[in-house]
Amino acid sequence: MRYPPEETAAKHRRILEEAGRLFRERGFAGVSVGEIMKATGLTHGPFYNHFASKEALMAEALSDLSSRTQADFDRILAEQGIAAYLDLYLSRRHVDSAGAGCLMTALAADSAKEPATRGPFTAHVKGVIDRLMRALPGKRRAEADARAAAMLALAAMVGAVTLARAVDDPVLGDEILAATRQQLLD
Amino acid sequence: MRYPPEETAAKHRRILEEAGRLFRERGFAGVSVGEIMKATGLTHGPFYNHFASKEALMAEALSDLSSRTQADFDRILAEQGIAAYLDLYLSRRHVDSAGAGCLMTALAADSAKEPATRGPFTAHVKGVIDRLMRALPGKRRAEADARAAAMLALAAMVGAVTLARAVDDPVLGDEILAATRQQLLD
DNA sequence: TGTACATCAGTGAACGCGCGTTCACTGATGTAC
DNA sequence: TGTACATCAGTGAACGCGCGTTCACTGATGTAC
Repeated sequence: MRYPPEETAAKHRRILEEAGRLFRERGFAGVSVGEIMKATGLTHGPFYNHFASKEALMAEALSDLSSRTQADFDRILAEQGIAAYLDLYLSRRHVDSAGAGCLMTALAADSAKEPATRGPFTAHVKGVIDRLMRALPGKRRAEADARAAAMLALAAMVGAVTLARAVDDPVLGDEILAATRQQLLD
Repeated sequence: MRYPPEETAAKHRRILEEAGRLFRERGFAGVSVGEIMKATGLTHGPFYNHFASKEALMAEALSDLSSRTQADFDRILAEQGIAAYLDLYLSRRHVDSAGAGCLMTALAADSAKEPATRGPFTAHVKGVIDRLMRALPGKRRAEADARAAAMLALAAMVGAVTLARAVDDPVLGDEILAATRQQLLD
């Protein structure tokens, strides 16, 4: 059947949203095209009306997640400040809800193995470093120092949440989060 | 055919070694049982004489990697010290040779999704935190501070190498490694 | 010590399954006259 | 304005493929007598 173009565009957006959620929850390989389409309420056939391949979806979903999460970052920073952002990032809630969380933590390992996704992933990392550089306390620092501090903070944030997710023991996970939060904010 | 028991034990070890290398290079899902057996010079059939399932191999390979890499850590620490260890860990070489590198960086995301591997993974993380706690500079600190410092260092190390691997731009990757190294050693 | 048999780690064909992708077909909407 | 046709996003069966796992069979080594 034929559908009005707004409906087609809305379905495209729905696919990207569901893919973004499922990919972050289970990784690229852990989610099938059929599952994504079922989550958007369609059969798997029309997927190829929207995307050339699963690989193309990965790349587009990553770009989409990048712009949406950078906007979230800016909003939280403006409304609540960097300390509150770090509290949200380094929280049990973030560890337990990967599908709504940081795309770097959820998809770094997968992105490294998927050539099509490395471009959008790299752009995202650069964007986050720039934002952290401006947001982190200690404004009197030289620019190079601020950039190095932003990179350390980013590495520690990504590493802490990654480890807290992998570890069997929630007490240890929470301890890693708390230690990272404490040391990043001095 | 029947084989002497030493030969069977040696094959078991070979499977674990090849699995450890391939899993770290491509993740649990990215390597097939057949591929691992081919790498050890056998067909896929006898795999099930050595392991109950692929899942059981993942768990045993992780335990095996853990004891081998902790031993490496102790050796490097004794011979060259913590600064040299951090230089090795936060190096381009480590980023480019995942198959011989840190199991946490290579397999954290996969381990979080594989119940059988979470136990060995958690034990490894605890072991590394203890070692870092004792090795990191600043011995006059209270124990709680030393533990928090070890956790920040571990999170930053894992995050930095993970990001450097995922990023498309080697200059950015090297910058992340250098910034992390510099800040961890003050 | 020599022979007959049991053992068991190999081989490689076969299985059932889920995957990404293709394709013939459907039918409501948009367009031409 | 009403009718005939083109469009194209749907449906769902089918494809080829690689996967983890099973199994009947092989044959050199170890054991019993």
